Amino acid sequence: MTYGRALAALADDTRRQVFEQLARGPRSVSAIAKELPVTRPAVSQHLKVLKEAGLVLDQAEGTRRIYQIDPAGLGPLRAWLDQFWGVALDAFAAEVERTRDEEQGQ
Amino acid sequence: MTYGRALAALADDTRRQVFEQLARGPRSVSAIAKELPVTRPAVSQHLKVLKEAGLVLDQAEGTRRIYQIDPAGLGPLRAWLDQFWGVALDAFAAEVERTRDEEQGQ
DNA sequence: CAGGCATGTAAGTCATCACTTACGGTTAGT
DNA sequence: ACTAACCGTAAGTGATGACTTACATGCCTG
Repeated sequence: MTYGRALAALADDTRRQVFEQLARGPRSVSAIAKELPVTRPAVSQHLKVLKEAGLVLDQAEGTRRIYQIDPAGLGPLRAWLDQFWGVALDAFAAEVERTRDEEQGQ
Repeated sequence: MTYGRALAALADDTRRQVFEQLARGPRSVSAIAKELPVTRPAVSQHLKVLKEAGLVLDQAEGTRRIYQIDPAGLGPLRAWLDQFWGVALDAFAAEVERTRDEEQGQ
């Protein structure tokens, strides 16, 4: 049930940009903020949310704090999504079938 | 870039319950609302958001309106997620490598 | 130890949003 | 045609949340 927090975390646009930056490699808070149109404290708050969602890990390194993607974080979200993937395909197949029958009917 | 709307749509808990109901088969608005602790207009508004996110299709059927999952709706979201799946695995592998080296060092 | 740097947190503000009730429109049945 | 059922939308409200500035903390360097 942890995918709920992951979804909420990734729903915000700025937070998604933070996450995408970390996907390109570990970065410090200031480094992230430097490439975004928001202040550093805002980034800090976003990172807190991402961390609580299990999407991100942090690690102290001197005075700086290095954040990186939590490899296992996307697992539950992906699993939840895949749960509907089959359903969607079934629905698609049913739709194709229905459409075919209708065309047959004409 | 349509995965943004999909994420925002699925971030809400009630809206996710609506979506999960539709995953079990097409349903009318009232039928959905009957299984939720919110009023019918609320469900109607949620369906509007889901529809604008491309996650849901509607179809008039007499006085009722039948909603169903849009089979193609989850595609972009899944693709976006998979984009990070490889990255996460790489990060995990790098982490394992790094840990191994550290243990080697001791 | 003083100063600068990197960060987290508190407090306040403004917008967004989920929800409600009230209303209007459309369709089916009698 | 009247009535009932189903639905979407308007308007209003309360809460959540994203952002800012200001402040406090910890670490490294001279």
